[in-house]
Amino acid sequence: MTGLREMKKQRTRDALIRAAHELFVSQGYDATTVDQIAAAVQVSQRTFFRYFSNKEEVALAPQQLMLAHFLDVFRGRPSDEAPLESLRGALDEAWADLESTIEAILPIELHMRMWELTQNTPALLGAALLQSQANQDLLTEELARRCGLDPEGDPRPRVLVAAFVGVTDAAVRAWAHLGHESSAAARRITMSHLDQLQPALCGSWDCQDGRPEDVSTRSPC
Amino acid sequence: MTGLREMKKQRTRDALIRAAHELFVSQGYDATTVDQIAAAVQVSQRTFFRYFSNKEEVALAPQQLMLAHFLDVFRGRPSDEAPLESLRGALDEAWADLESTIEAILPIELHMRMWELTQNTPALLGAALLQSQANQDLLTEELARRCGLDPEGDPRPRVLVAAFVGVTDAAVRAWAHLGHESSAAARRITMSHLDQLQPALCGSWDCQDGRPEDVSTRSPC
DNA sequence: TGTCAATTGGCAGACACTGACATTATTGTC
DNA sequence: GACAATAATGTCAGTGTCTGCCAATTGACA
Repeated sequence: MTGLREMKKQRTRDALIRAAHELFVSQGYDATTVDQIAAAVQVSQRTFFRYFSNKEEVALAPQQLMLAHFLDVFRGRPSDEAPLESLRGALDEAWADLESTIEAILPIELHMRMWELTQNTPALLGAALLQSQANQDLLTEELARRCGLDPEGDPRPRVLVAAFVGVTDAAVRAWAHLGHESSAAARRITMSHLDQLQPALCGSWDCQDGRPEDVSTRSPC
Repeated sequence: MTGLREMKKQRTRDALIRAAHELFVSQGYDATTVDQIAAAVQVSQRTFFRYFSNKEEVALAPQQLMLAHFLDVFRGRPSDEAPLESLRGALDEAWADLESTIEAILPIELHMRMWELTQNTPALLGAALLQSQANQDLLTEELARRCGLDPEGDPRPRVLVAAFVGVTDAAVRAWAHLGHESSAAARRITMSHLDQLQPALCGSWDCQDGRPEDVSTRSPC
């Protein structure tokens, strides 16, 4: 399957992603037209839409790669691990593989700038949330399978994954809000937010050490 | 400010929402054009876009109303209440006011059908998630204010709200996935999901009674 | 009644996206 | 190496969303 045809397709796809990202980051997402992206790769507009079903897809392609990788890593986690620990661990592993996963297509620097832009561009953020939600469904299914629960009937895997994804998404938004921060900062912020999940829900907010307390004895704020 | 001009504007806006919803529900969202909606109210397309900045906005107008009402109710909650309890309680109150909030513009029946359609229409779901996230930011700010915390620096309000919103969104998706259920069912499913939040994160999945246990002693799945 | 300001309609145009068909390039085969 | 089968691409026309611009209409208020 390494014929000339496949290689050319792969090269065109990569070139489109690359050109699109450079244009998006330098001019903004809305200000960049599909015609510009196609022209930069010397390809017709019609061909662009054969590779990507819409303008958002080319912008979120690297994110899609990350999500797929994260899901793979999660599947490889030991099944005797606590669910939340598996999710957190898988995310940490995926972050560690960030460079090798992304650098094959784009410079990390460009990817992070694009990610920040995504969080500040409504059209893109909406699409990203949609993508994140599709991933959420897959995660829920996998978690339920792992624990031998019914993903449709039992709400608990769905609830846990929803909380997990909600918090990681919020962490990324908080990161982007700071502006021009590194990927290391993104990782650190995401992980520290996750570490607040159990204490915030199960413990008092007076203690910051992450040790959960009995809910019935907690103070209000 | 109850001049004839204001009344006419209000009536046009309501008529547009009503006509749009009926068309969306009967033909589908994508299959309905803005021209059709405008024609149904005997108004030009240009006028439609003066009332709603895009096609999604008219579809999500009732949702926007609900979110605003929920935020209002949350602000009215006693400040000595535990944060998660305030969120849960405010949501329950907002659900109770559903009819009086919505019926002024639309039949509840139509609203619920539209809501279900929203969850199954990617373009709409993306916009809805965006809307939900904007609301999430406001909630976080309000919660931080209430507890005297810094909404930028302290991640805990953000984390708690993210988990809360993530779970309610997931609950709605689970509801819509069942198909043609009542609003009472939506309320019940949402609340039961919220009740799983603390146990799912802090307790073992072997007990379903909602009583959190010490994390260190829980069993894996 | 007449002026002022807000609302609306109509029009042209940019841009995202799609279907149909002709053209070109690659592959496997003789 | 020529040749048919197949896949990728280009071109073109068209639909639908959304915007800027200007003229016409309508309500507010003296």
